[in-house]
Amino acid sequence: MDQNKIPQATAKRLPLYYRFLNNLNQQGKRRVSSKELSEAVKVDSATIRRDFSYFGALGKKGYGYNVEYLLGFFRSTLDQHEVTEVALIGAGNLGTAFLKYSFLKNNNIRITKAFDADASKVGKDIDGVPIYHVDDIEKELDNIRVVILTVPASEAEEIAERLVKEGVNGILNFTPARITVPSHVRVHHIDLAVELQSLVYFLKHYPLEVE
Amino acid sequence: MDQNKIPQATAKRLPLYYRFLNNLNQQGKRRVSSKELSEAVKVDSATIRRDFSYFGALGKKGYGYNVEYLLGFFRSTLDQHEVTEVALIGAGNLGTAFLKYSFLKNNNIRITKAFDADASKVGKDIDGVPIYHVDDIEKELDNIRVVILTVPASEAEEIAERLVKEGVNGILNFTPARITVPSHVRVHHIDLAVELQSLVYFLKHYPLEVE
DNA sequence: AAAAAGTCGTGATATTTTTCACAAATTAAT
DNA sequence: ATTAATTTGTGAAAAATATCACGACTTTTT
Repeated sequence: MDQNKIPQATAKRLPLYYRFLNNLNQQGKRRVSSKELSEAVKVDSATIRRDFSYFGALGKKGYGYNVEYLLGFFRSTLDQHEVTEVALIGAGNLGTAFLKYSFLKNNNIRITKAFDADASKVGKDIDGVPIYHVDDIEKELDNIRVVILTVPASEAEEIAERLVKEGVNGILNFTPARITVPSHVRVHHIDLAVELQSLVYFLKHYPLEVE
Repeated sequence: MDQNKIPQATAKRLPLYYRFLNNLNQQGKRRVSSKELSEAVKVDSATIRRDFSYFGALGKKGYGYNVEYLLGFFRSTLDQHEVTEVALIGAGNLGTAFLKYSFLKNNNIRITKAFDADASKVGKDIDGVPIYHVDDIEKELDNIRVVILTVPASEAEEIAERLVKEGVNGILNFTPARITVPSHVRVHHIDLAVELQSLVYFLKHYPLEVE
């Protein structure tokens, strides 16, 4: 694999940079400075330059960055040349939102299979993604290593265990349950209620200056 | 307001602790240690003790924490005694998922109004939440200060501006657009595509040890 | 009653992340 | 050509966050 030198905080921002560079490129822009980028993605310009510097000297002093070059660089860094297949577990409201959400733009990740416990959904498809029964995870998951988990919290743990047994090593967990997995499996939690609640907390306790 | 001493990282974890304490309390548990808590919420136990210590000495050496006491403490710290009203802008797939998602449990945040640009949705309601037309934001938003933004990216900036004019100071932004707001407005971004892409990046570049 | 086990709160330390600030290089303007 | 304006890349400093490790105190066991 790559050099482990890239800080996690930086790695998390890469997709953001990548998407914005794509936009610029589509608009026909040829060059961009860390300052412009900063205003667009709301990340301090020094942080952006630092982030880029982990990959070497990608810019030119007094000029900025060549959009096309930078884009190409990030495309390969983010492995955008190959498609990553992802499965969705739980085609409820949130799951369906994912299926209809077009990740396709600027991005080579595809949800290719969905699973649900509701027999009436099985056999159908949502936006071209076929729905299987959760009981058939073992049969149908194939080589998929990354899943989006949008099942009820009560099911999360048990399903996660089964997924891990099938070789899944990345889980984007939207359930409030904090699942327990072996250390070679990476789980990213997105907890909608927590996000909303912490936003409210910040508003009440960290008054922002009114400029 | 409160003491600004509480680190942001701590503040972000408070809702998580709160929810888990609620669970424990409902199960009838009387005491809990930082170690148990740690295993449940997947946060290092020293970090938990440190987090709690910002609020004073809430526990007892050799014993742990009294669940009911701690829960009560966090309830008031998180202002759970008063209801916070929130509006949802954009009742598409993702927005609808929010409306049907029960935040209600363990939490005093309520989505009381929704807005959408689709005239055919206006006047109806989803799970009891009435839907207004986005053109009527100015008329119907009332005193709501926090919104969940689930509109198409292209609309985000313009709608955000209007919301801010109406007094909104907290936005949970689910669009990929990085919106520009005055400094007294707090925006939390949740970027689903970025989350998924960065998970994939981590998997490919940061192999976890197979214990 | 004494010993053993458990657990907090926190000083100190380590790690991670962000930001400052400026020399060096490039481009643009005069 | 010269001067002025930009802008990178990065050493150094600052800020934020996480973790270690242990004294002090409580509970549990013997």
